[in-house]
Amino acid sequence: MALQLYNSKTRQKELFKPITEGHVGIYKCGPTVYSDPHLGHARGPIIMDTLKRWLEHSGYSVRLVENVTDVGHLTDDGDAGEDKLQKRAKLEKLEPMEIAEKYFWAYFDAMAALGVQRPDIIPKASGHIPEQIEMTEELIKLGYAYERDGSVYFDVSAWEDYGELSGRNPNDLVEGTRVEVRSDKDDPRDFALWKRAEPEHIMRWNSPWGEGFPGWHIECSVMSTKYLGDEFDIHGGGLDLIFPHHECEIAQARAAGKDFARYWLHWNMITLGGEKMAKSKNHFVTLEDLFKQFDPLVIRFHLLRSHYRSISDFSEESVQSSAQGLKRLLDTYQEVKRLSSGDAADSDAFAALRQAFGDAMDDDLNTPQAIAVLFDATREINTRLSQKPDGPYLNAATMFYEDYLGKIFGVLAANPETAKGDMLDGLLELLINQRQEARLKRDFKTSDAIRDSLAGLGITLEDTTEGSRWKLN
RNA sequence: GGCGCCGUAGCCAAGUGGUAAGGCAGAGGUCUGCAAAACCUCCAUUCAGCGGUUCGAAUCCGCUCGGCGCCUCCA
Repeated sequence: MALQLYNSKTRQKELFKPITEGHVGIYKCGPTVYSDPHLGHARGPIIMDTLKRWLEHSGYSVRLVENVTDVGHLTDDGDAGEDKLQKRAKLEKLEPMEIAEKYFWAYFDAMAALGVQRPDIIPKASGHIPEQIEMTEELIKLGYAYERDGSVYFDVSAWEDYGELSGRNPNDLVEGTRVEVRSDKDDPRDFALWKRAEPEHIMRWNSPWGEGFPGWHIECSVMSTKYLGDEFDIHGGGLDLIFPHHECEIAQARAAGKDFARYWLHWNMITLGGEKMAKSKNHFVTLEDLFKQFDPLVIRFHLLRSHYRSISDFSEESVQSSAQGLKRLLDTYQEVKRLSSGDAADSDAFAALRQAFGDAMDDDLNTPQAIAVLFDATREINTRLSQKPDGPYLNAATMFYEDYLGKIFGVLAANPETAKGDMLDGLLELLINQRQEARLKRDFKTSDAIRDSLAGLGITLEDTTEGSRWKLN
């Protein structure tokens, strides 16, 4: 089975075929860096990271581009509204660019903790002002945009495919659009390509229309095509970005003569108590707070346990159940790795399970289904473990986990085993031997005391018929 | 008002025409000095409700009830 992806544009699953054989270009809408990253920000990066890993595993070379918005868009789309970065800068008594820098790193540090590999290119909107001006000029030249008093707007009425992505009828939008108080627009549906900077506005650049700053949507049209080509494979974003953001992106890019993205992937929202997390409503849980309570990779695993197009409602209870499940997988991995020798592997042993895993992933990244395969495999492996399996089997099992739990899902680093050093190894061996002697003399008072003391240090001892083993909690 | 989505066991969550995956929690059992882990068994005659289509529906259609998203900035 080959990879199929649900394309928002056609509203159906489609067989994935890259434009250039063997290569895949992906653009992901990144964050506006003006406040602490929250759980909602984690889903997209994790699913795109997983997609990239799966594509690479399938033999493609992938270029993933994720933008960062740092030019200070308004809190409101009308001419009213404040620059978000500027607002935050006042609050923290910093330069707007300091705010951008601070939250840029807060975001990418959090993503790194979540096991998200760094995108191949992270273009910043502020670093692509000339390109944005250039596309805006082009759109004016082609008759798709007009200038009004230092601002430039895209003329929606001139682009007949407007609404193609979100399935909206442009005519219905006229009445539905909120009436703005002060606007230079000819039509309420029109959106800004460039905005005139009011005197108090700090983030401003020179342009053919005077000092101003770019509109929100133009940066993505410009930066995606700059690094991936006029037509590229995959464009991803949160479901809430379909309209107006992605609709406007397509309109601008295509009006400027670019074919733009082929496959549109949209991940669903993460909710809190059934309601979408939103910064503006102060209804969210920051990743920083979450990481105090859960290993970031547990969060990653938890998000992978629901399909990316489903709403995922956050609760501590459900994350806790994910943590328990992951622990079971990891425990078995540690055990097969400990016993494996590193030479030949039985390649047939996991053929069916590998096939099942791949089928699930190829079916629009059905990670919950793929994880179910991992649990099936784990039960099978644990059963074999009690029957003294041979080296090739153990090696195959180890590779199975390292491929899927490691390379694809990226949660193997949650393995406490990796944190232990040789000295700790040696010390534990010593203690276990001491305790074993006590046990042989049936001096359970001593043996239990050793075990209890270790437990107090966060080390669990487990006795088996072949001796004791230990693990870090 | 327009566009769209969802409702599956105590909780989380796949499945979208062929007779209900998986995880967590819970119950019983095996093993064990005890414990832990692991394994085995059990845990939805049923998929919000009601009708319809079909040999067959959680899956398709209609209606009803409940929840949510977008149409402002948003992952």
